Amino acid sequence: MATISDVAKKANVSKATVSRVLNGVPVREENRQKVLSAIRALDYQPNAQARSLTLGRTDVVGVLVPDMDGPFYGAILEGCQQALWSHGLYMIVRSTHHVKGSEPNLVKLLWEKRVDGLIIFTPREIKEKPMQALVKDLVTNNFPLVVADGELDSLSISGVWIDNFEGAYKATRHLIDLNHPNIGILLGPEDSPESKLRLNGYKRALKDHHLPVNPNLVAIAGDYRSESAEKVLPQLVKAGATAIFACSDELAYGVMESCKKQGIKIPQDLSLIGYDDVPFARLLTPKLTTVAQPLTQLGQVAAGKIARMINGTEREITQITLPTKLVVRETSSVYHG
Amino acid sequence: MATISDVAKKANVSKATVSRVLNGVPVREENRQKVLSAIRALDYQPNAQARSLTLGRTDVVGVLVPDMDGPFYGAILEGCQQALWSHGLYMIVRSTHHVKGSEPNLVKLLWEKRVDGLIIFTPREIKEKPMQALVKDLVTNNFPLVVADGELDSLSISGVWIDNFEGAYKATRHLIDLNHPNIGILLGPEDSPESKLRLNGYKRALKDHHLPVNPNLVAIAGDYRSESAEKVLPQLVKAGATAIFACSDELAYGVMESCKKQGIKIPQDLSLIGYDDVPFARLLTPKLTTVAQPLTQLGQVAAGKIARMINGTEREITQITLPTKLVVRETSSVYHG
DNA sequence: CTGAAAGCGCTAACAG
DNA sequence: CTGTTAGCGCTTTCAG
Repeated sequence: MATISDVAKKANVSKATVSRVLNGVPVREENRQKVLSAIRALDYQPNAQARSLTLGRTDVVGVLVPDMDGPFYGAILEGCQQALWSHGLYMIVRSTHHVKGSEPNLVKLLWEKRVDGLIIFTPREIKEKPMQALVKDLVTNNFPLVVADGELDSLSISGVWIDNFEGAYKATRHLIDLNHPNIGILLGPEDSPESKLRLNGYKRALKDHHLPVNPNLVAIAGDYRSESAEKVLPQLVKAGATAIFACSDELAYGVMESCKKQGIKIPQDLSLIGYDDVPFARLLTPKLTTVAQPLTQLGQVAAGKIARMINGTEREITQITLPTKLVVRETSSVYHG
Repeated sequence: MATISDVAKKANVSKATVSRVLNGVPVREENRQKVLSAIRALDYQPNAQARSLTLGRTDVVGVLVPDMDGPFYGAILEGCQQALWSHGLYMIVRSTHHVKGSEPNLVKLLWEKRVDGLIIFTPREIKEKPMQALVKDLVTNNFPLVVADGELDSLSISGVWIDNFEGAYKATRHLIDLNHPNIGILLGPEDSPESKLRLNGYKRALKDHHLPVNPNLVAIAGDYRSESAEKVLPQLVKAGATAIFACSDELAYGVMESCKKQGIKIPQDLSLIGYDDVPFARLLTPKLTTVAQPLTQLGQVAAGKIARMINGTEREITQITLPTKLVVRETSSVYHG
């Protein structure tokens, strides 16, 4: 592996001169050419490690996600990747594999790897004690950090979210526009921040359109699995729901399955809207109306922010909320008294 | 940011001693403790860049994939990640975003980043000229390289594949076991290596069971999109297919949609088997019988191999083929004359 | 515009 | 067991 000294020797100039042409600093054209051809002849490639050591930066950002399979983080990472690369940055990815409490350690390791910045995509863990401490530490050292989709409480960190309130509001309003009198909501985890926000969006849409909020029409599945939906669906049916807003496509799928068994026709007897717009949503029969989350964009925005923090273009702490998109397909239709 | 010198000063020892306790080299217990507490007091973290520079390794491996959204590479990357991490290695990921001809450049950049090894997951591009040259170059410099799922021709590179021949054989035999006399195959891209292998597996299964290979029962969709399946399905139907082996779940989905429109009942009138076992396969109605590819395992095996090449445990070039798994669900059933 | 020299933080001989 | 020293490959003053 050729080094800068080899090139210098071959071109009969000093290392400094080689370094200059490498970095676009003006050099006499004649020398420039000599250096260039020496580089080619030796197939020289700068050593990024040495460069990092002197420059004090690595051009790498660390990204922490809970998983990479599944329908979410792949798209998010793809977005990150694109944005980072357009800024000349590389991406080291670590998945926690949903292991509770692993984050602080991983962040530390990433940080030891001297990444120039960190994007954390592990919403659940971010509010745990050790994580908070670590994050506070990073922030006070004003280390470039972006937290995506996490609960930040009072911490002043740059963050990016997809707007859960707005998504739920949109879904509910769609059903209201379709004339539905009894709109139920099927929530995932009971106490998660996104559940709260979505419930609020749902309630707000109802109120804004002068519809009552019926507590019997609020059901909690406990998680996002389709099986859980099947368990609580009866509650909603009993309460007379004419339409259901399920907080994930998985849940919506559970509703569809359950309805099929009970002979409830969707959308004739019951309108249904999901959340996420995962790939299978458009493949279900009937095709699922749902709320699409801009996952790739989430990644891009987070990465763009970190890039600007790193190159010093932007030092302020910003908190950005991204809008969702309603995707109307076949499971939602007009209610006929 | 504290350095090793700071620690040395604080502990009244030399940098070398600090380095020793850091690396587990025996040191007088008293000194060890002094160093340890100095480290704690200063919140010292070793600088990985400096370490890399002296050691000549980075503990990072580069991974090149065509995309990260989609149902495949996320799972593969998760597998890589896990295996890599268990060897103390980090993972830099680059997605080509399916841009043709971008690989050589990306590999070069990754390599300049001085990764200790490289895993390439871009099957299509691997046989292009510039890529071949680059790969050959890496191999002759015996740089740790693993190519996954790619066509290697005569190159002697370590590779990992999922067994396309065997997968197709399994699928076809399943249909044969179900007593089907006329089994059609719906291929994706015409000339891709995996299409050829799957076609061979299909033919072989037929021959092994003394069934004729009817060319009219071999259809080519041209790609893996469901729309393409709908176009060529008539050919298969006309040829009297009683069962179809579609080479992707997408294609199978297209067949299902098309059949629905034409009143062909699956599996009563036509048995169907897909390939991939993407998440939506089990959500279709009826649930799709399919061939599952061990994606996570593919990642793990590739990463494990690279790790062993890096740490010198294993220098040989190996080429590993992973078996698929038949997942029988509801779209395949016994043929009744 | 160019070269010499120092230094980024760490490890690895080499003496002691 | 420990300290001194050199050096990994690069950038950056500082003179010239």
